[in-house]
Amino acid sequence: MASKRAGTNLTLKDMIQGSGCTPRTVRYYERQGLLQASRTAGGHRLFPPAELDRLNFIISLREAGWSLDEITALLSIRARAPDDRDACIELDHVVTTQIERLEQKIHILTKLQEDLRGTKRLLAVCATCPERAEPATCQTCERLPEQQPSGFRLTWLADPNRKPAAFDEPAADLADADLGDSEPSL
Amino acid sequence: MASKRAGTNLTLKDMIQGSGCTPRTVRYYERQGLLQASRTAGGHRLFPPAELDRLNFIISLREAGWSLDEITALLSIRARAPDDRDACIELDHVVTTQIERLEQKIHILTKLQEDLRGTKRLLAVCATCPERAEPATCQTCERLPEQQPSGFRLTWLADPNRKPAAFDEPAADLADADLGDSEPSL
DNA sequence: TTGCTCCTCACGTCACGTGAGGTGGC
DNA sequence: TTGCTCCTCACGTCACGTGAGGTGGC
Repeated sequence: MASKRAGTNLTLKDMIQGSGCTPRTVRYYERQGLLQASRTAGGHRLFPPAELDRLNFIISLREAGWSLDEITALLSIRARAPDDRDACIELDHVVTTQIERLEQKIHILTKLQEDLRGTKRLLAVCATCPERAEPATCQTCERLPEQQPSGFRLTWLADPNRKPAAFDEPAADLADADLGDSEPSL
Repeated sequence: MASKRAGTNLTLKDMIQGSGCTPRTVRYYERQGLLQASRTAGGHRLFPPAELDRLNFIISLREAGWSLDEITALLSIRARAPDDRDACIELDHVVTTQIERLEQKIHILTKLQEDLRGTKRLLAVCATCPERAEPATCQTCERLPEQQPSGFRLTWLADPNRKPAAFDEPAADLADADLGDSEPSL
C-alpha cells in the first residue's frame, strides 16, 4: 500500500527506450488492454518487466501487418480456449498461417529491394549522362538496357507532363508530343 | 471526342485484378492524384496501361511502410527538380535510404518468422502433453527447453489471469498464487 | 526549487471501409 | 432487358499524432 516505488517495474520512459516506439503508442496500447500497468500515487504508469517483451512482440506483429484486434486475439487464445488441446490446435493454426503470410511479405519486400538496387545502378549511368536529356528521350537512350526495374521506369522515365489520360492513345505518342507546355505538375 | 471505348485502356476491374487491391483503394489513389484516369461518357474510369505498373509499385512501397505523401514525393522528384543532375542525386539518396530501411524491415520480419517457427515446434511438444497442465506449471515443464521463443512465452506461458500489475512483485510470484479466482479476462 | 517528464482531455489525421441510393455497359 | 459493375456522397474506423493546460518526482 505504501511501497509503490518503481522498483523492478518499468516506467513509460523505460518502455520507450526498450522498444523504440512513442509514448502515445504505449499509452494507447495500455488503454486498449494490450499492455497492463499499475500506477504510482501520482498516476504515473509502472509496467512489469514482462510487458516490455510483450510490447516488442506486438510491435513486430504490427510491422508484419497485423491489426491490434488480431494481436489481442492471438495473445488471449489460451485464456479463451475451452481447454489446452483446443488452444494448442488454434495457436498452431494461427502461427502456421502467419509464417506463410510472412513468407509472402518478405518476398514482396525482397523483390522491391532488388528493384531499387537495380534502379540505383541505372541512376549511376544517368549521373554520367553526356547530354542534358528529357525523360522522353531517355526512354530510347542506348546507354540503358532494354529491361529496366520498375522503380527506374516510374521515377526516371515517366513523363513529367503526365496528363489526366484523357485520350485513348498508346504511351509512345507522348514521347514526341506535348513537350511545349511543360508544367512541373507540382 | 467519340472514340471513348476502353480500347487499350484498363477499367477499374482490370486494375483490381492486376493488383489485388480493392476498388476503393484505386479510386482513393486516383482522387489523391497518385493515379491518373480518363472517363467514359458514363463517368467510368479508364486507366492507361502504365498506371497498373504504377499502382503495383505504390502497393509495394505501402507494404514497405511508406506513406502516400512519401510515395507522391518520390514519383515526382524528377518533375520537381530544377535539373536532372539534382534529380539524379536526390533520387539516389532516397533510393539508398530506402534500401537500408528495407534491410532492417526484412530483418525484423525474418526474426519474427524464426520466432514463430520455434513457437510452432514447441507447440508440437505441448500437443503431446501427458497432463492437462496450467500455463503456470508449464513454465517449469521439463519437456520444454530453457530458452523459448517470445511467441511461445507470450501466447502459451503467459499467465491467463494477468492482473493490472497492481503490485510491485516479480512475475514468479504469480506462478503459485492467485489461482483461486480465475477469470478468463475476456 | 528548477526542469524534465508525466498526466488527461479533446480534436485532428491518414488511409482507407461501409453502406445508401442511383446509373452504366456488354 | 437483366445482372453485374460502376458511380458519388457521406459517415465510420483504426491507430495513432498533436497541441493545451496542468502535475509528478529525482
